[in-house]
Amino acid sequence: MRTGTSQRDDQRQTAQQRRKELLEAADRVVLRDGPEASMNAIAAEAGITKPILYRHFGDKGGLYRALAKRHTDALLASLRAALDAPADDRRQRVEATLDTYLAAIEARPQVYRFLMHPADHGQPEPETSFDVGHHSAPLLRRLGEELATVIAERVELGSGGEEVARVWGHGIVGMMHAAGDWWLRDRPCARGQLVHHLTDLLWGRLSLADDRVGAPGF
Amino acid sequence: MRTGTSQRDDQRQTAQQRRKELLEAADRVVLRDGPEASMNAIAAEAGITKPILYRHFGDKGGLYRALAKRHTDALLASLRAALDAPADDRRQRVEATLDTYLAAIEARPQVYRFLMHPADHGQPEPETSFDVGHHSAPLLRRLGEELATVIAERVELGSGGEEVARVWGHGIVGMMHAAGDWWLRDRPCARGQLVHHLTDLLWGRLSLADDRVGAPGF
DNA sequence: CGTGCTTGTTACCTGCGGTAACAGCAGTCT
DNA sequence: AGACTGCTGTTACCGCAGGTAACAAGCACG
Repeated sequence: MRTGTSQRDDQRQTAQQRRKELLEAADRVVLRDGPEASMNAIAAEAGITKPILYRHFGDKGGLYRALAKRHTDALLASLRAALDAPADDRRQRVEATLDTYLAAIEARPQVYRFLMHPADHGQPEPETSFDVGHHSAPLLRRLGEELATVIAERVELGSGGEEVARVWGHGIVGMMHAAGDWWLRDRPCARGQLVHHLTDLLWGRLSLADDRVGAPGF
Repeated sequence: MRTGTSQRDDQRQTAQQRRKELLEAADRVVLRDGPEASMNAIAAEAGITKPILYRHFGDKGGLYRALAKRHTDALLASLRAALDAPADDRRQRVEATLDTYLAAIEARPQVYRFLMHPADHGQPEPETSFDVGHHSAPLLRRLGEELATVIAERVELGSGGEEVARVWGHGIVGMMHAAGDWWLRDRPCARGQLVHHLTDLLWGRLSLADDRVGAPGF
């Protein structure tokens, strides 16, 4: 049950440190049991009982949001690094970023699953008019917005470019997400191949290809 | 509680019809309460109690899958129609299809939310080696596969074209999904604008745009 | 000393998915 | 007719989840 530290000697640590410990315990459980890990299991892993978790994080959504933020921040940092690494041209940057993302989800699929399929742990977000479909994962929204700002900063898109950049940011992130999710399950090809095909798609190869003979002009 | 038919006079209907009635009741509840509608609520709406639902659908996942199949089939049919409608060129077809999808999710956001954010109702699918992240919605997988076959059928992609088509199918569907989800919440622009920007993206405008002055070569 | 704060506990509530066991009502076979 | 089968429906329950009161111990400070 307990994982290393004994119950007595960490007693006088500050609340922040305690919170961190709890998050790490939760992390272990989520990595082992997936996103549907129960609060009881997490508390047991941390060597305590439920009410303490609730005092620290409010509710399950709070814990999971705190947990997700850590991983999201880490992933985002590595993506930013890939985007800013030295490269010859834009296409190389895009490929490097896609590859970094895919490598991350390939290396730690449990974390990926937790971030992307959170099994609905969310605050109601009362700002919305009605209950229109909330994005499955906050990570997707965040990635989309981040990419949008990067595009708006670095690509000349003329008037209304900000709007275009936002659409593209969310669109590209969604493409990456869906393709990565599918690829992670079916493993239809090597990672490099996937990156290459996706970049081809973004580079307009769909518009350049010929119709097949007998096809109704798609 | 009851919704029209009385308890006695529909007693001798066949099981198929009964199933249909139950699905329609479930539909009403899901439309009202969202994807987290409880089995109790659905049973009450149908004027019966839980065990009957379980006799008909096995478990909650079964009911939700049956429900999802109906809407998925309907959406897929309309998308196919848009894709096959008379059009001058490929770009027009793509725009029409995107617009059809967005119009559908705009018109019935509750259905959309149910299909896309099913809050984890699924069989374990034991075929997979481990428990890598399952696609959030079966609809996404299905759309991706469908689009892949359409692309493979109609676009000349050379050798290895099938693999490319599958990647593109899932990628484009993911782009559409994420952009649509974001747009449905934030409503940053008119539908036609969104369609136009996304098609521009697919048509390679990202590769053609210039770098902004001072930007590090994205 | 008592007061208050934090950390922890046990024991409980509600609501969910899911199931067993039983009741009534057709038709059907002998 | 009467027993058997099969369907529809019920009540009452189980286990488990998230979440919460109520209370107990250790430690600081006036």
